[in-house]
Amino acid sequence: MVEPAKSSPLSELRIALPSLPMRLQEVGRFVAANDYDATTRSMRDLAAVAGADPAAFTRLAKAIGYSGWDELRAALTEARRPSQIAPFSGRAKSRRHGPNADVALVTDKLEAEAAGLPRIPAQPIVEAARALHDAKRIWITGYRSCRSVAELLNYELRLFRPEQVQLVGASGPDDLDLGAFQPGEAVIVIGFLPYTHASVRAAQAAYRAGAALIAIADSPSAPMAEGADHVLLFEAASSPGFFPSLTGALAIAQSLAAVTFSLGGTAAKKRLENTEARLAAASTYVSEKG
Amino acid sequence: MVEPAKSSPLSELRIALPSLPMRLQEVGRFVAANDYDATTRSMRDLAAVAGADPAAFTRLAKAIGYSGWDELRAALTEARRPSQIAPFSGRAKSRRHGPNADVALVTDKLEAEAAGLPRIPAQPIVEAARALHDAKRIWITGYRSCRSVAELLNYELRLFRPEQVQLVGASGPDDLDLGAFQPGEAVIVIGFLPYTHASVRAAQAAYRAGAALIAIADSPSAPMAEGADHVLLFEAASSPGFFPSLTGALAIAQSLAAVTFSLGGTAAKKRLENTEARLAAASTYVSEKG
DNA sequence: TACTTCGTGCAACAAATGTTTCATGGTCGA
DNA sequence: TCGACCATGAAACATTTGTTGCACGAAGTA
Repeated sequence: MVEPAKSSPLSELRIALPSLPMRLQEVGRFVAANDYDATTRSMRDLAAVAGADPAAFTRLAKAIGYSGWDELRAALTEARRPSQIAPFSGRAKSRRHGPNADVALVTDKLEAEAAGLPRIPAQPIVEAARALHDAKRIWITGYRSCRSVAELLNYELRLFRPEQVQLVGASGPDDLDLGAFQPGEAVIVIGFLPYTHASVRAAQAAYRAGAALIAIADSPSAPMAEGADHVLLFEAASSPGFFPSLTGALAIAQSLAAVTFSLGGTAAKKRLENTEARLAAASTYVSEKG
Repeated sequence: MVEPAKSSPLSELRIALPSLPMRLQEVGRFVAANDYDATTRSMRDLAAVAGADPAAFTRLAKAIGYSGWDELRAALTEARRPSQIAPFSGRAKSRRHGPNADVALVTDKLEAEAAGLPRIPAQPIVEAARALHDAKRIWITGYRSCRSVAELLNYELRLFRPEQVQLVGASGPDDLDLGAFQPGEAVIVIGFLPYTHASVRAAQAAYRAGAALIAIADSPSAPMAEGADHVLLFEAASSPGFFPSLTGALAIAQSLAAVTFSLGGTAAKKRLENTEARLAAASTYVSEKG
């Protein structure tokens, strides 16, 4: 047998898991889920908690290439050793090349995005949520990469207001929806540089129809922010990388949904429970187990 | 003897340290300095490393008020248990009502999400990107709220690899796509608790087909992470609010796309330029001004 | 059906663990 | 100087640990 390129013992375990006998899969899952206890408590203890035979642990270890449980546990222990957590403090940002250039790219990206989130002003989000709460109907627009954010917002809002939320362009040409905007409704437009014509058209349609316009954008001077009742700003360019970041826009969308939900009070909660019950009944989800 | 108000076993140790016999002080200091090894390795091992007698550890434990070394180690183990992640230690979450309750909700949410991002491990993302780079074809799966992340990933990857990236279920029933998985291809599955059957099915299909499986999930024990070649973890539950947060998953997706792009080198860059040129020609974008 | 293989639980095994006892050597006070 | 006391290391102890051999039963094959 050939060693398949060492990495983390946990990933080795996961890789081998599906090809293992049933009982070994169970204990394997148990170990993966409780790896801290696996390193600290005894094999027999674990077996008792997992409801399995102690021997299964030894067999599991051997099945994935270790000489025994002791060796597997030693590997898990080393993998968990806190010394290698590498705090973000004094990380050298000098090297831009070499084997770890990509790792540095990712870390920088994540840090930059993390730094951008707290800079998002909360007050406008709350006000926009109030506007959504009052709206008879909610339209959501987003194109290109912003489409994903629009769809998430659509999904979350629909969980507790199914009949009143609609994604522009979901059920036909955009123009059909644009023509349906009415006073008393709210239109959310998401976009950043470079701005698409379609999103600007949607914003203008909302404005002309007298609907409440909520713009989620990277700049107050974005074309679809013109005439908007609420402008929610995020930093799209804050992160390095080849493409603007949507993390901020997504965070805004999620907060917007959360506040709107909390404004909905008991009624919204009931609706959400109904929706979840329906999904559970359709057995959409994998049942949880110990 | 009077118990001096329990706190952490380590602090108990430090307090009692000066009044202990010389050899016990040495051992005590060793334990305090290497508490991780103290919880994982055996008493005799520690004694060998510390250059002390095994019995000294038992005596130390009794000297601080424990019944024996086992009990001390158990206390240390519990004190180290990672489940108590709770990073926002003493943050007052008391005020949940009042006029600014919603603003506080948003601020907390954003802060929590910002804190979660730097905790995402970068190395696995880079490795996964390499797998994507090598893949002849890339499939992307995500259901319910994860659909939005899946679509963003699909969009960004398609910018520079248009013919080789496909969203599962985009052009017909899912099962059709699941059956098309092949060795040499890569399948990305995105999901978190509660897990959908559909995503688990996709993961299993990928495994069976011998395709490289990349799971973006909230837990290493997620069902679709079983057998995965790469598991990218984010914290879905870290943020307050009525729904798990997708910010982490989105950040991972963006980083994944960015690194894959950078691995693509000149060819990828050319492709991206072509795509952008085409979009510009179709006058998708609003022309920039001042 | 008969045979084989494989997964699984049980129980016995040797090794290792934490604990205790004992002998030694040192320190302090009378 | 003597004796009481305590710290300390080595060895013996009972217990617990991880392991392995064995038997039973299910699944697959000829």
